[in-house]
Amino acid sequence: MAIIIQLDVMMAKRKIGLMELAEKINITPANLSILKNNKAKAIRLSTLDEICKALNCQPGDIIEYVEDIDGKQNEA
Amino acid sequence: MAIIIQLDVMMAKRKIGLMELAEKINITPANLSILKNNKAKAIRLSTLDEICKALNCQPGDIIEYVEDIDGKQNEA
DNA sequence: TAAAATATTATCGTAAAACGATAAATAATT
DNA sequence: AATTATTTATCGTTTTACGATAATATTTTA
Repeated sequence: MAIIIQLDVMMAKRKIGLMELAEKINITPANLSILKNNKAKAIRLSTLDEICKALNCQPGDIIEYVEDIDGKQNEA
Repeated sequence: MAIIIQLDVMMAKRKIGLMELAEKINITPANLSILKNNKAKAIRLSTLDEICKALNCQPGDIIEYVEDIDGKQNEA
């Protein structure tokens, strides 16, 4: 099991691209890409706040605790 | 609206105390208290992983985007 | 298929924050 | 009252976000 951050789905639902969302929440596209593709190891609540606001969704829509498909895992 | 981390409810459901959970996820009670009472400004996915594992729950059960009751908010 | 737009990856530097260790204070139990 | 559980605070170290930037890759469009 592992925690994953996935913006893909919600972004698709809201029909919003990386550039547009990045500008909206005031973060560089480069850094947003990291969050989008599950490369982040932590997240600030302020950033999560901006994302949830912009995508009009809940943290649970973005962060999930799932069975790790690949070798991905963030255990202690 | 603001992001809040609330462990209270899930801990109550699981009938687990702060000391026990702290030991289980290998974090000091002092630091866990911070997470428990919405004092944290960020969280590591590894820590969230441990919590979800120990409480057998989803991040969404713990982290929520809610209407800020008090003056609490983590905007940009 | 060439150009343009979009997205990913990487590096460097700075600032923010987690988290441990620890101690002290407060609250809850017994 | 005594014990246990929880909260709060401070200090130091380490981790990581995130900006800035550039280069690369991918996708879209003319």
